[in-house]
Amino acid sequence: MSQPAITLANRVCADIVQDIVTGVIPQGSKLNEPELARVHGISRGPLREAMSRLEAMRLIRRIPNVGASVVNLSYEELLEIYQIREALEGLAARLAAQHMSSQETMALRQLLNQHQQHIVQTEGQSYFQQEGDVDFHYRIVQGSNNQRLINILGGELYHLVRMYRYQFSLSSNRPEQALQEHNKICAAIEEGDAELAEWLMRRHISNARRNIKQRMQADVTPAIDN
Amino acid sequence: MSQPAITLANRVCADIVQDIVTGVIPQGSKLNEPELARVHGISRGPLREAMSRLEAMRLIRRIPNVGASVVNLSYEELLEIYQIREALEGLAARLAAQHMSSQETMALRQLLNQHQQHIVQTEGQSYFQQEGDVDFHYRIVQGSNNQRLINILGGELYHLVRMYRYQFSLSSNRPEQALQEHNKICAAIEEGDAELAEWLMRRHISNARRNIKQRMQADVTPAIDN
DNA sequence: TCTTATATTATTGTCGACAATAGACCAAAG
DNA sequence: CTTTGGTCTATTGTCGACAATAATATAAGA
Repeated sequence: MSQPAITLANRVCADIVQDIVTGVIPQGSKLNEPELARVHGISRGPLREAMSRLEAMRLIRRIPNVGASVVNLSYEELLEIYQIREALEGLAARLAAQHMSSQETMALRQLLNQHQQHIVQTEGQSYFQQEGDVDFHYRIVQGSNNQRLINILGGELYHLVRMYRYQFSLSSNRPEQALQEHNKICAAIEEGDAELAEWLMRRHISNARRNIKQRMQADVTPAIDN
Repeated sequence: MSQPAITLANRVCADIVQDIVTGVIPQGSKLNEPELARVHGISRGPLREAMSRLEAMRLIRRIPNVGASVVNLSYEELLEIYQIREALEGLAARLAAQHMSSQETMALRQLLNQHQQHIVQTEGQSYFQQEGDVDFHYRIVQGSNNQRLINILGGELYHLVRMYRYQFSLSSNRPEQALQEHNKICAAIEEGDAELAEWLMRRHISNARRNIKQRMQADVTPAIDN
């Protein structure tokens, strides 16, 4: 059994994604190909391939004969992303309610219980710092059983949301309420109530979006609720 | 005034997209890099860059150390795409109703009038063969004013839908009805009724999806209605 | 001093060659 | 005859060098 044949471009791409998301490579900064290649110990060939993927993820922008720069995050674009998430994750919740197995729903419920404990332990300080598998939204998307939906949400949108969380220090200012919303969504999925699951998820993300908008207008670091 | 600096990878990418969409390069066929490069008169470097973009568009699949193949279209994936389109184009219609200028709505109305004439002339034979700018859905997406939505629908989903139209010979079996639905959506946008525009668009695409599903189960070439 | 044209330099785009991997082919053993 | 093992070839991954473009610096003219 061979492992998934990791290529240089693959590895370096993942590394750079991490650096961009966490701000090691700052927003708007220009990417110098020879230097980046040297730093990662590869040649420009695979590096350019990695950069193509970064471009597909919308983490960098390329201009022919000029170069590539890390995207500049703005609240306007964040709101755009949340509009799309509302539509797509609503769909994902509906499909998850139809397709998720009892095993998967049990694991989801267990995840929320862990979140509950975490809130109690930290007294509501740091909910929603998790990523990847442990993320509530991520699991629901995975449970949608729509591969293309998984690709869109897990590919180009997921890393951008991560990037906003890191660099704008987005964290929930109402963890208990957010967790309650998660619980309701989970319950709807457990009961197989697709319509309700979609509606709850849409409202959940819409709430987060309004929250961001308000704080944006107040010129304060906004909170994120999911 | 210099033109947008077209690069070799850019040009060849567009060429290959066209070949894949129209079936010149058949589904599932493997892409041989040296041969493709020779055919297009470039080296493997820019070719691989072009292939990265094709992969981002989901027109080809790549396996490390094995190679790239054109995707195999299936009705299941087509239905997946329509689920996503229902959600995203519904959103696009809502936003278009909020943001499109009177100039844009007038152009949209004019487009539908042209379609009407075309149906009369061809006696309903060949509506919905247009592409790009002349496409009703395309314009609404453009009018959404959400750049990321435009990228998703216009990037990875648009070409796939084109591909299905070509290769499955998808064309409407009810052009008049589809045009009526387009007219209603256009009217809602003209009136700025965002909720209605979204609802109509979702129903429109949902109808098309049901149509495909029925014909799929009947094991007949399905029709497409948008 | 400001503007404009020119030259220089740094960076990207492109190419051909080499290395590494996977699949095909063939042979030998059971 | 089937299966297993190895070899061989075709294809992909990677690299370094060259060409072309854009940004910068410089110098000349108004």
